[in-house]
Amino acid sequence: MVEILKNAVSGARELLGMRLARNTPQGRLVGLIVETEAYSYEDAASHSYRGQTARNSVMFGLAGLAYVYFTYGLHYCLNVVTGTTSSGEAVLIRALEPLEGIDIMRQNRHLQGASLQELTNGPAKLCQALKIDKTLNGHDLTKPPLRLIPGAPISRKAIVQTTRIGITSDSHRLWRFYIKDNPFVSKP
DNA sequence: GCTTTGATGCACT
DNA sequence: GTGCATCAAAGCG
Repeated sequence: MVEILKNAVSGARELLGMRLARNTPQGRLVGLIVETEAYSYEDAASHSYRGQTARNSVMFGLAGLAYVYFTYGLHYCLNVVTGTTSSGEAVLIRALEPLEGIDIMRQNRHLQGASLQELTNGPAKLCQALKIDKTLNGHDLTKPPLRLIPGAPISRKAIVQTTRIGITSDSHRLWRFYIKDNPFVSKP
């Protein structure tokens, strides 16, 4: 697990096709990772760019930890920390394909009649669907209640590499990856 | 202390 | 496609 997370850009590619499993009192929730973005300390768009602070300190910790942050006053986003200790790298999970516990995801999102893709096709949406919040910041993703499970690797041909979404600085970097033709990607 | 601004999502035109 | 909700950190003085 930690071996494939030794840097953010290759880690973002490797995380595609892995599953994210979340245990809740209501039941087990599983999603397939279909879209990711890489962030690193040398990247002006990254939280770690200006050094370690109280908020981003998990990014400077061990690879394989969860970095969960709160933004826009109402949203949470989930990252997987990569790199060696104190390198300040992480991969943002931007979209999932729901596999198990879909009814529970609907309840968590308060969208009873919504289409499957609306549940998890955005970084804040998937956190709401899987009940991920600040209490999971710093959590070890090899252990319950939130675990990464390696799956079949995605062939390089089926991965699209492009620019990241919603950032203003360093927007030239092609650090966003998603599975080609997957309907659960937030934006083609 | 006070101001600015988001790695966003949703309702609305 | 455009505007807004809503607040914690960062950045500055």
